Amino acid sequence: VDRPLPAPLDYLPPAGHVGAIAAGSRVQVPFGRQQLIGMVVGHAATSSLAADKLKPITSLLDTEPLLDAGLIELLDRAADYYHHPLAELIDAALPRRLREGAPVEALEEYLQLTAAGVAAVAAGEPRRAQRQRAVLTALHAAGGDLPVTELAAQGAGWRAAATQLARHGWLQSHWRTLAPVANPETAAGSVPLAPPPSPAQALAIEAIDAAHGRFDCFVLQGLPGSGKTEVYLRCAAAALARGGAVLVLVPEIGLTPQLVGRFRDRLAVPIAVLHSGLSDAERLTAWREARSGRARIVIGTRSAVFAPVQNMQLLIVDEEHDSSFKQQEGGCPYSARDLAVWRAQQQNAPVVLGSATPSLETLHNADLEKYRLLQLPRREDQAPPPTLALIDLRTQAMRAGLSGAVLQGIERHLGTDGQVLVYLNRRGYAPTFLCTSCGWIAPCGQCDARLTVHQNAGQLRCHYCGHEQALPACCPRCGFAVKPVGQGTERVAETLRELFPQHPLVRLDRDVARSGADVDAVFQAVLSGAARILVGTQMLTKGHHFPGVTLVVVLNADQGLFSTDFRAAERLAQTIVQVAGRAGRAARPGEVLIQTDYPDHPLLQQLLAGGYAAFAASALAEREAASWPPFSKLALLRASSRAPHAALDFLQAARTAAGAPDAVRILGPVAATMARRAGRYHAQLLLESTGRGALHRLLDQWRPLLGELPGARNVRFGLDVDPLDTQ
DNA sequence: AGCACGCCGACT
DNA sequence: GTCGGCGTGCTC
Repeated sequence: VDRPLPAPLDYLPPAGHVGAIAAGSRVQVPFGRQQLIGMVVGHAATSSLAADKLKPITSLLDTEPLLDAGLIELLDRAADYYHHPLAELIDAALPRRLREGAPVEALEEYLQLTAAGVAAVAAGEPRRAQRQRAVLTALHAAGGDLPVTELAAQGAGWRAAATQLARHGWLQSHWRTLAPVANPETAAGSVPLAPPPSPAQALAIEAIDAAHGRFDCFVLQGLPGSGKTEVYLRCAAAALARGGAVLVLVPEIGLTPQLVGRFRDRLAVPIAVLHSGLSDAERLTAWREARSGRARIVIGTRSAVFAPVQNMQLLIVDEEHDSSFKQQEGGCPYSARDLAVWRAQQQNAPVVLGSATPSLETLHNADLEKYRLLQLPRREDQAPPPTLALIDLRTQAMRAGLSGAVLQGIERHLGTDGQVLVYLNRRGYAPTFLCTSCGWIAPCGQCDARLTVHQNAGQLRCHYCGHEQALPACCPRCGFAVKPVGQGTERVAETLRELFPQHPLVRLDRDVARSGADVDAVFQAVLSGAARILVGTQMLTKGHHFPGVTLVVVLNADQGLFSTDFRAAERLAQTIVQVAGRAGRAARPGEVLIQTDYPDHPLLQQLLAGGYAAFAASALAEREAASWPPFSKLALLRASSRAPHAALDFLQAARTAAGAPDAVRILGPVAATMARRAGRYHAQLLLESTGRGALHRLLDQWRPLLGELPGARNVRFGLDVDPLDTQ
């Protein structure tokens, strides 16, 4: 049942039921004094509960299971690995409507000719009503039975005609599932108007395709513009041609609308799209299309890894390094990328992990030859790699966060018909609002954060809890003048508009681009050349390649250089390579300027000298020396509380309960980096082990104790296995 | 998560 | 003597 219980409950079969109910079927069960919808996840010959405590299932909702045995097994394995209740994973796997009891297959209204109706047609009835006669004739021609969706072709008014006919007793309406598509193979695998693959693409396609029918994991590494999508499309076409279906996972649909577009344009099969922006009804429809086998390609975000794709023969994880495959608001924090590999294993299908900047975990697996690395160099007809240069901020005159060298570069590129992309990982106008007299800095009342100035909106906003307030005209403490300090995208855009008024500028961040359509409009403005300058946050680093962009500016590389988070360097390197990769075409390679106070920093030097590969090699060596993932396994117990110390106290008790385990180090508890967020105090306890086995043995016996600890009721806590963020 | 039970303080 | 606050425990 969908309740936060540690384990599934035992029920007896429904009264009078013969045989076992298939796992994956929904049932209605008594639960306390309520009736809930639950799911059968397995069968037991015995129960730890006394026989008189067992209640029978009230009723069975499905004649066929919703989730096949493979998916149940995947969910079970994930629940085990992440130490979360199975119910939470089923929750993630099923559209809400299904959890609430909606039928597995959509019911369609059919109109059916009655015997009297057949006689009426034979007698030439109705003589005068044209509309009624048309409906009756259409029904008769179709053998007396048609879904109303097809009657709608009779034009407006068919419903009124049908109502009249039903009143005569000539037809009746009934609801049932739509007849399956007669020939789902039609047009599968067509690849029209495709450029011939490059030799590297051809090798990759051949390798992936040769793995059909068995599990193999490929890492497809190639910069933006190297043609990863072309490899996906051709491998997908081959899988379709064999009658199979393809599951494609993407970080965020909103940021990659053109990927869906390319699949639609190139592969003439129904495609279902699953992402967080869908309504409950749309999500249910997409899920049904996958399950019925009607959709041959399913493209979706994180939870689509559980989509009930029929006869899946290929999995693709695009931008596999992206953290949105892991982050999780509520429920179980699972890695959709890692589960995709499990799912491929189970399906005996190849899986492709694509990225210009693969995660160190994935590269390590390639080093171990668990995964096979396929590299796509840039195609010869496309841009050579951009040249990277560091701008030493210590020697530069600055104007609103832009150095003289950068401004000159922008001017030079705009003057020669180039486009300029400016990346800054900070939205809003300025990150700080400061009193020029007493030094007061606008704080968030609910968080340990400063409020960000949003000049256009005339507001101060907290980027952690969402608090908003009007921009004060003077210091609330001393009454003196206040001013914004520092730069956000809004201010950088304003400055560049002032400096280059003749060159149209567009901005891309969460404040200006709320929907996928907004993002697309910005991309189109840049691609069409209407916009000459693009200023934005990491939304820029995802999605499109901009051949017209000749200069990329990274305004502040430094916050990733000295972070306490061991993954900060990896993220920074990925961001720089991804944003740099947006630029350039064959005739005019891109130039990348990175502003920094630390031009001698080894990370930046490595990136400059040897690119991402050099960075990754040395970062992996560092991780090994420090025994961080992928050379060790982590689990993080997070807790938060209203009272300042309750979370820390709880974690201390949790640490004590763990004792002194073998081969697992326990670090903490410590307050989180931004301890107070939205009025709650956050803290965490880190578990680290060189072996997966030792860590999971500890978690197995430790996790069930947590709920019983003193104070457990006053804190919210959650276990994160393989955390991305240890801050 | 719900929803009960149960034990204390504020009213008729 | 009763209403209702939320702390605690249970749901097969």
